[in-house]
Amino acid sequence: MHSLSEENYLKVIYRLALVGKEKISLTSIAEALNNNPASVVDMLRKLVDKKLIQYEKTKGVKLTDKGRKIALQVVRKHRLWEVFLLEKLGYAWDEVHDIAEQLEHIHDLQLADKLDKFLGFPQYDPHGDPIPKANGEIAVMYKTTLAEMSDGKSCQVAGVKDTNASFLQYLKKLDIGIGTKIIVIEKILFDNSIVIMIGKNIKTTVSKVFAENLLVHE
Amino acid sequence: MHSLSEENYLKVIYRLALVGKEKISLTSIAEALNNNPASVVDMLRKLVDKKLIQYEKTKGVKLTDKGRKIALQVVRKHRLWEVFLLEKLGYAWDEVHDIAEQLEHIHDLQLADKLDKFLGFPQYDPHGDPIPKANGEIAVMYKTTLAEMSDGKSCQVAGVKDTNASFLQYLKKLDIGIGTKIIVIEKILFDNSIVIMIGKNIKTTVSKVFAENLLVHE
DNA sequence: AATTTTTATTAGTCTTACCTAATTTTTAAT
DNA sequence: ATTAAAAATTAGGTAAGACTAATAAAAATT
Repeated sequence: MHSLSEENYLKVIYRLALVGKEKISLTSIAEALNNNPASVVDMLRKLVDKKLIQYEKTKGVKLTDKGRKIALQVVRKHRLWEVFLLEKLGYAWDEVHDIAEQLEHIHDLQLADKLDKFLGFPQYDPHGDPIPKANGEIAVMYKTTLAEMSDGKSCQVAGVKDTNASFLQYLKKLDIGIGTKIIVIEKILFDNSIVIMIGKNIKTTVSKVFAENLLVHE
Repeated sequence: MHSLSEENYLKVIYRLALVGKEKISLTSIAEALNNNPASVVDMLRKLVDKKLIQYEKTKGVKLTDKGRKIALQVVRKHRLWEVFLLEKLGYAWDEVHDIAEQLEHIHDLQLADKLDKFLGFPQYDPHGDPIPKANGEIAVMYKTTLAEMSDGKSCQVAGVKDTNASFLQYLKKLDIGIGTKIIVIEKILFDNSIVIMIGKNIKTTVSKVFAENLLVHE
């Protein structure tokens, strides 16, 4: 079994590996975790001993297969719990993350799979990030913003970028949630606002700012 | 905020206070937690400092109002999560406890209430124990075993005493779960077996041993 | 009342996961 | 190639929460 701290390190290393092309430095991990670099040295050594990462000063940090597997399971649980909190318990988009940070460390062999099934095998979490499957597969993310969609295209809401309360309230009012289908009807050149069809019969116009903060996938 | 350890101490003290009429000794806490008495001394001192318990060597340990409140919230979360795991995720009766031991320590102000609502405000957990309400009220438990019910009486399944797999499987087969209504039709004097009506139309006979392990309330 | 047994406490360690401050190593810039 | 800056490491420390072994205090037994 792995401690909460170990899991958090693996998760951060996984995330950093996704984002940047460059090597993952000890310092970047320290920053991401808000920890002192000296603390990170200790933990990296421990993770190397446990064969969860590879680490060479000049080459940076890399997850081993074993380490990646654990990281992915933690990420999987995090995102599944986020869906649960949002869809089943009625939390707001911006509230789910902190609770999921705790829930992701609950240990039980069957938990993730049972939760996944209960939620209907969701593909994306409320922030539009793909949920790793039980076997560790994770969808490549073709997530863009509504603003980047071209005329006539149809897409599904995958999440939000901004979690500002007024934005979220506005979404609620428009009855837009995860999975909601949106068709881009027309882009207005003048101010970049977009005419969209929400679901099957609600036609409305949204601003550029709005469109830039709504994550979608085709 | 209180640490996981603190919460576990408060929970154990709460539980010990319910069961025994005698004073709660440091030793009994040590036993319940499988900790060394020396460790318990340290923690009790800490809890006294935080005004969560009262402690005098000769009088034993008592929760303060503040301490009881926290203990009850932990117990509430534990039992709600047990219901969730059983009813929503499909865990077996004997699997839910260990996972709930972890889940009960998830901190969020709204969590218990939202979970409670989602589950339809259940009264009892899968072990037949009453679930404390948001305000800390907890039902007095009139939980008995089916064996103690008299002829003609109607009751509801509150939980199980034994969590033996074959017993649980048998329950499943009979379609008996939490809240299932059972009417005691007749008690057979010869071997103390009981003829019951499960739900509205399934009439069957169960053994004395069976009846002694099924917790019910009227 | 004296003694034994049980209960509680102290003193000193250990592990985990952090920290600061000082130093070394590596990389980048002149 | 030197030097300055950034990154990594070492050494030593802290807090939480557990431990063992030894001792003191209370309760129970004879």
